[in-house]
Amino acid sequence: MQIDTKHLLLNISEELFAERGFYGVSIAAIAKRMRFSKQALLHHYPSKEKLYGAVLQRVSDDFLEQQLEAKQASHDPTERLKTFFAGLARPSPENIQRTRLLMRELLDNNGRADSAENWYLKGFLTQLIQMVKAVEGLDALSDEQALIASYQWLGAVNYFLISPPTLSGIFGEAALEKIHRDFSSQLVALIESGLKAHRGDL
Amino acid sequence: MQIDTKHLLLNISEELFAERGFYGVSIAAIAKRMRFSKQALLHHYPSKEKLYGAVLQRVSDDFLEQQLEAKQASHDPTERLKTFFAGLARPSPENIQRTRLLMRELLDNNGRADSAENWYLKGFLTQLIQMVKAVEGLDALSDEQALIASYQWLGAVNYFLISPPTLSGIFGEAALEKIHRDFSSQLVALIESGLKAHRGDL
DNA sequence: CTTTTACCTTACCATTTGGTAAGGCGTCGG
DNA sequence: CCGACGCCTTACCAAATGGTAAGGTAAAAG
Repeated sequence: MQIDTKHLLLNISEELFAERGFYGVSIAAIAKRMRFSKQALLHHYPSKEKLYGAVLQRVSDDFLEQQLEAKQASHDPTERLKTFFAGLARPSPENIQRTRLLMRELLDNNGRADSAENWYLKGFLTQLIQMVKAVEGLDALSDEQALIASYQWLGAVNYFLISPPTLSGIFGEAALEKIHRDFSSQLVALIESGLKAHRGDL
Repeated sequence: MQIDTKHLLLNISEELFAERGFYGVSIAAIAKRMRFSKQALLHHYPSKEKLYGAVLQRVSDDFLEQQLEAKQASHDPTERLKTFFAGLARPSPENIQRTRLLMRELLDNNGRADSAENWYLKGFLTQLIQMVKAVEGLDALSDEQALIASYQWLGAVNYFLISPPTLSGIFGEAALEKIHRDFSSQLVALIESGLKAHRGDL
């Protein structure tokens, strides 16, 4: 497959799957956006599931790469965590799209047994646990405790990223802008106080 | 409509919509579970959208009632917040189901313009803002700041509630049990440190 | 006794779904 | 020159989708 065709196909699929979910998108709709026939799509990926899997795989790969970059960017583990999460929380279109996609996957892979065996987030989460335990004073945390901490931050970030349509609907566009301005600083505060609390525990 | 028929229909619809999402459930599937024909369902609710809306409406009503109960249960605003969120985070089947449903709604009501005008969570969120600002020392917080704080906790809770299938898949059933045991205490700690940090800000 | 109303049925409909079959066309290696 | 292969097409399919039409039955209302 031509490399730019592949990229375009994955881009468009990611966009549509993120927006409407696996069941909400037809392969015909994706093919139409690609300006070729449904069967051309099925030539590249033999089934809808396979295409969806490829989209998730790419996201997973990119996430791991981002973590690697974060690791190289700073030597202080606390700083590293803060900038990493700040990066995740930046409400850019790409971040929002991928958050929506992964949130849907979290909700769906209960039922769709076909894809339930592929745990695309495994590497990402285990890396995250290491990042938390690398903070000085927290190396004695259990994996589970470190995961819970990461998960609270992830939850705060991801829930925030999928909410703008609803929040602007309820509180208006102006309030939403204020919220965006304040969120990132409050996120950093959240992480700091979380780390401090854990250091107190041990 | 018979009152118990109505309840049963909403129960089953809620379960299926939560599990597979709006597009993932057909009205025929719901009717089958009700042991009557698809057209009997369309007699009660003239369209799939209307049925879905009724399900969301009931959840919204129940949430407001829960908040009312929390208000009466304790006089100390801080205690109130903590027990309220602890209640939300309890991983009971009902809590998990409704969290999944509302998370999907958050993701979907972008595109499905028909239901986009109904903001079922409005009352819930404004109540939550009031609950935060009722804490002594936090009455000077802006609505937006209080919302962000609530939203961080909500995000942590809800993200956690939809994750068990994925987490047990990645880390195993045993690790998941440990995580469940630790989560609620770490949630209370999160809320406490959040409140403290905000008091420091003002 | 008759009419309405609530609740359900079977038939039917056009459209969309994911996927198969078969073939056309250009390019590249032998 | 020729077959193989990558990339695309139209034609077709059975099954499922949300929804309409028309009618039946029983109980309540006039």
